[in-house]
Amino acid sequence: MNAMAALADPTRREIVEVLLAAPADAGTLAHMFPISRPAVSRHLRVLREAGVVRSEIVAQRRIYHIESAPLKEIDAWMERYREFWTDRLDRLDAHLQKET
Amino acid sequence: MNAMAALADPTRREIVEVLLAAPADAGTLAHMFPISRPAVSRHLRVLREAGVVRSEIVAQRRIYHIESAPLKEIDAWMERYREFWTDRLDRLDAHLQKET
DNA sequence: GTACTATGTAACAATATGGTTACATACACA
DNA sequence: TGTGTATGTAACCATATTGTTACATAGTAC
Repeated sequence: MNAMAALADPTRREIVEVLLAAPADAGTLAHMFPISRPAVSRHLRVLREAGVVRSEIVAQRRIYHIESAPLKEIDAWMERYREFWTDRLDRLDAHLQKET
Repeated sequence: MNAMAALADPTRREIVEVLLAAPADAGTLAHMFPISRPAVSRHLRVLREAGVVRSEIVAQRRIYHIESAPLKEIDAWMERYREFWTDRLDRLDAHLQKET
């Protein structure tokens, strides 16, 4: 659940959104943000260490990809309590679908 | 999406789990954790300011409750990308249920 | 009013976070 | 081999976070 801390930062959340659309190399990611390249590099490291992304080396480039497991883990945490914030109609619906 | 930062801390996540089971007053919450009462009080403040919890005053007690909106917001963020980490079988299942 | 209870805040210290610039490393290619 | 390109790391700084203890505030109850 370390991934939650990784996603607490808005820049890192944006990086994840970009990578969910398509893999990208560090340089491309870097110039999408108004901070220095090393700053982005470190955000990538935090994401990497949390297991949220993985990098693949292609020549001098590092192509970053999303790793789904940690996102799944957060999703599973939410899942346990989802019924709490889902309103009754939605819950009924979910129940009926489970019955099908 | 400030709620994500609030939930980044493991103690606060535990507090949320406790409150999802049932509302509780500050003192009760405080002695569930191995840190001082003021430390818990401040965690509650962070959760309050992120809108994750709300407190109701009853005599000298503050009863804390979960506020569902911020959790819903995180859930919605996940929702946008859920299909990415859901395996194909699950996706097919979801699709068929939607058709029903 | 006084004493007790519950809780938030202030002040402080230690550590973590997120940014910067300068530097190191490694591959590509003429 | 030498030069340019891509990227991570080191050193540093400012600010935020999280804990502590001491104190303030507010309600209860005799």
